[in-house]
Amino acid sequence: MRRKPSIEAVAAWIRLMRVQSCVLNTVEHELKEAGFPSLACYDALSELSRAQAGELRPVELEKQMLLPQYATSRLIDRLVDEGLAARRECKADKRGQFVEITEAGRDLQKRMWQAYSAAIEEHVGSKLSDADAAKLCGLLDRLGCSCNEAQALAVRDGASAR
Amino acid sequence: MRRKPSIEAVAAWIRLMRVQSCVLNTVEHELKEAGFPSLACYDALSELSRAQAGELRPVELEKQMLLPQYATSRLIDRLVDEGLAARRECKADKRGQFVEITEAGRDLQKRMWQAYSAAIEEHVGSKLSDADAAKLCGLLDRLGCSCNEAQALAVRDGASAR
DNA sequence: TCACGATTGATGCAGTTGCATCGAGTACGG
DNA sequence: CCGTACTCGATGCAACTGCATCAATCGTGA
Repeated sequence: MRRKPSIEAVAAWIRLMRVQSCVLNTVEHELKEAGFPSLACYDALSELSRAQAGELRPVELEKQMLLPQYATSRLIDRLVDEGLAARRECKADKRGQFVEITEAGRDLQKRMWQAYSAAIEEHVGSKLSDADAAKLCGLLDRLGCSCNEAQALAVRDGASAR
Repeated sequence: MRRKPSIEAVAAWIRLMRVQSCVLNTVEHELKEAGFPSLACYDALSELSRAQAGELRPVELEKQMLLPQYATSRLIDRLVDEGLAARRECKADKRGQFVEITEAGRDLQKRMWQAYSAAIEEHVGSKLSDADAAKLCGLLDRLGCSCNEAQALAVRDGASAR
């Protein structure tokens, strides 16, 4: 262990950091331009609308989104403030709650996907063939695994997906 | 235009976002554990130490690091507060200044590289062959689009960006 | 040489994030 | 039933970020 990384590994690291932040910034900016809230907000709405009954425990949302607990708590605050979701009592566990997406939330999620998917197509899809995109997926997945485990455990204090 | 992205493109996008943030968090966390400042700080020191005379105009640093102007200004504040860099008058242009890395800054940059490169090796290098790392680079570069210019040089010894 | 637009860098403000910790509730062994 | 350890979610605080705007200086064209 403690070996030195190869030139190729360092180059891949740098690209991964720079390209991701560049593309993410661009996409987030386009969404903001169009008057939409942040991607984190979209992701949460998307998870909620995918869940049966349109509701999830915050702790589930946290796991899905790979966010630290406090970030989830505050994200839900914002969704509720905006009328995109509502907190529901959880009768089975009085510590907890359910977060339920509202109609406005479902509607926003659908409208955001129009802009979001267009941005993905513009900044990713149009630049790679499907085969290359799949190849990129495969390579990235090989980096992802170890920290998914570390993350599954460490999420509660401090790891974040964004 | 405004076409829908393929499944593969969306999958690549999601991987890019998740894997990057996951690996970045892990690496940043390891550096912090070891008592080091943030990667942004490392990157700035790295750029400065690479510059001739160990000094740069803030506006140059900004371009190298792809940071907004105010972020650079504040990053320099922090470096100066920590004694890692010093502001120098720029006689040729009195609006401007030079930022010069100090001995402490050079020393920290070298010590951080030990930990940083080990983390890159652990989380990237050891998971991909050099050929695969190069392939990943190539695919990412095709997404890198407009933000690529500044990055071309940076492979030398461990620059990155957020 | 002077007026005006552009460049350089700093900063006030509001919003967000990370960290630590808290209070409430649950689960479980005895 | 109780005590202890754990899970769930919220929050105070400090740091950091994005945005808008500022003052100072520069450079250019008339």
